Amino acid sequence: MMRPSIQPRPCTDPNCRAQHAPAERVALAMSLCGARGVRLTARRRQVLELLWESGRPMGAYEVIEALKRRDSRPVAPPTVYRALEFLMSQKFVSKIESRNAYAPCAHPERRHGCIFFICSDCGMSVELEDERVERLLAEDAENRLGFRVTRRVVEVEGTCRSCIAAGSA
Amino acid sequence: MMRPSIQPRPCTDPNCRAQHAPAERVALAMSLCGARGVRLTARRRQVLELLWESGRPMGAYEVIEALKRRDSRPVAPPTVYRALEFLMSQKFVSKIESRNAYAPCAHPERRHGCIFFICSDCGMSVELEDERVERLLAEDAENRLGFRVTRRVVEVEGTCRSCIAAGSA
DNA sequence: CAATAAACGTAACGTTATAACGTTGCATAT
DNA sequence: ATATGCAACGTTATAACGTTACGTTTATTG
Repeated sequence: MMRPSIQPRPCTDPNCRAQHAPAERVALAMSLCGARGVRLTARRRQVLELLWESGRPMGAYEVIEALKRRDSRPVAPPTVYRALEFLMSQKFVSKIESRNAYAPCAHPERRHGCIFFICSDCGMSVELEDERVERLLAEDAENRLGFRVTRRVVEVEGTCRSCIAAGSA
Repeated sequence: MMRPSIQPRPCTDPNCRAQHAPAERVALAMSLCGARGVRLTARRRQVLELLWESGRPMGAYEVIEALKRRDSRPVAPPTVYRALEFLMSQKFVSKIESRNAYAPCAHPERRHGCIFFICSDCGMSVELEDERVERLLAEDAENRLGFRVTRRVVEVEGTCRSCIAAGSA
């Protein structure tokens, strides 16, 4: 059963994150899982919800703590790491490598390769896509190195607009 | 005492890593330290040498093991982390975030913002600079987000030329 | 040479991630 | 209804990565 080969345009809206409630995000994930023949189990859904609700990237052990509070039962690391692994495999979540933290992804339905901008002050992260960056990296890899790309990590650390405003007040 | 504001061109030679012996790299670091009024102590020099000799990124605990073998005396984590921190502050070394590993930098004398290409097969890493990528990231940060950049992490994972050749043989 | 500060050593600890193994629950086939 | 297979989950322990705290040594400088 062939999939349509339409590649939707990348999202360029920096405010995308704020535009849909966690429940909507989870509903989208749920429906994508249905289409993909994989299961968004209760645990996996809980973790995805937490990440959307948190509003900022969470460490795995933060997720563990949050789940414990919610369940009032112990939750061990492998449980959470497995859920995160699944969510990443489905592109519902990305790992922010420079922080050892996990952030939900706004557009799991499309080709994936986003850039994270992370504020050192408030911990907020914003996800953007920029096809031009992807093209350049692919070009450097292929032409200059003969390198086959399987994954890109592009993370930009700095100070976000509101922290700049707050700081210079 | 003003520094000259010349910004040398980025290095675009993917084979740069292979072109100078570790001793030369260390000598350059030594002389830069002199100019900068900081000290490349014995420990720091040992760690930098190891990284150049290794030929691939090393984890902090690999460095610890290697130093122990060389010294035949115990070397504890803080010793190595301090040396790595210093070497990173001087741009002699970069951390590869997606691997928790450390790689020596070919061009500590110039503005820094390199892209690492890391082979999942052999663990090799190659460092490139690409001003166009830096410009695009800066542009996205400023224009689209009002974000002030302090650090960039750009890491591309995949398969290097020689592993592709070896694999398809 | 004393005073100072930077670097280093050591032990303990904290954080992040995975290995190894057993259990549960559901779907299917008999 | 019983057995079988499989994916997900739980539990314990441990590996891998990184930091804190504190005391000692080593370099530099007045």
